[in-house]
Amino acid sequence: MTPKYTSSANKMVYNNQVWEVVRQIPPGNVATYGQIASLIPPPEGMPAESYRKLSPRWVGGAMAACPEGVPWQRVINAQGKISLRGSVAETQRELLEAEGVEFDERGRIDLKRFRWKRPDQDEQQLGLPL
DNA sequence: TCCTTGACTCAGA
DNA sequence: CTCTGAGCCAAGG
Repeated sequence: MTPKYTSSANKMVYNNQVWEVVRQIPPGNVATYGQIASLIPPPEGMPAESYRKLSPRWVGGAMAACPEGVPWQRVINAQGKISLRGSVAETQRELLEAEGVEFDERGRIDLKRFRWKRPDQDEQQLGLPL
């Protein structure tokens, strides 16, 4: 039968990979959901194209179940903004500002300045403007 | 079973 | 810059 890439077992494995990556983001830096997804390989047999469309949401799902000890506040969306709503969003902003991350009037972070760049990762891999 | 709602992103208008 | 809609999928009412 056609294998789905979303069995609870595989999801748990994926979540652990997400948290592992997030743990590597140093203070004062941020990463987007899509960026984190790009650092994790697709499940066995999954087309890269499909993975590209689904993975950002998977990362979001992993962050929603984030265990303690993981710097969840360093994960933001591709627009450079906080994706959470309500009071928890303020908490995230405060934690980031305490690390030196700056927000503009629109509540947006300049990814050119604060986006985390893994040692072995360069701009062209993400195709993002620098 | 249908409909809504997500810690997403990209392309258009 | 803001707002939609599409693409995708799972969970809950």
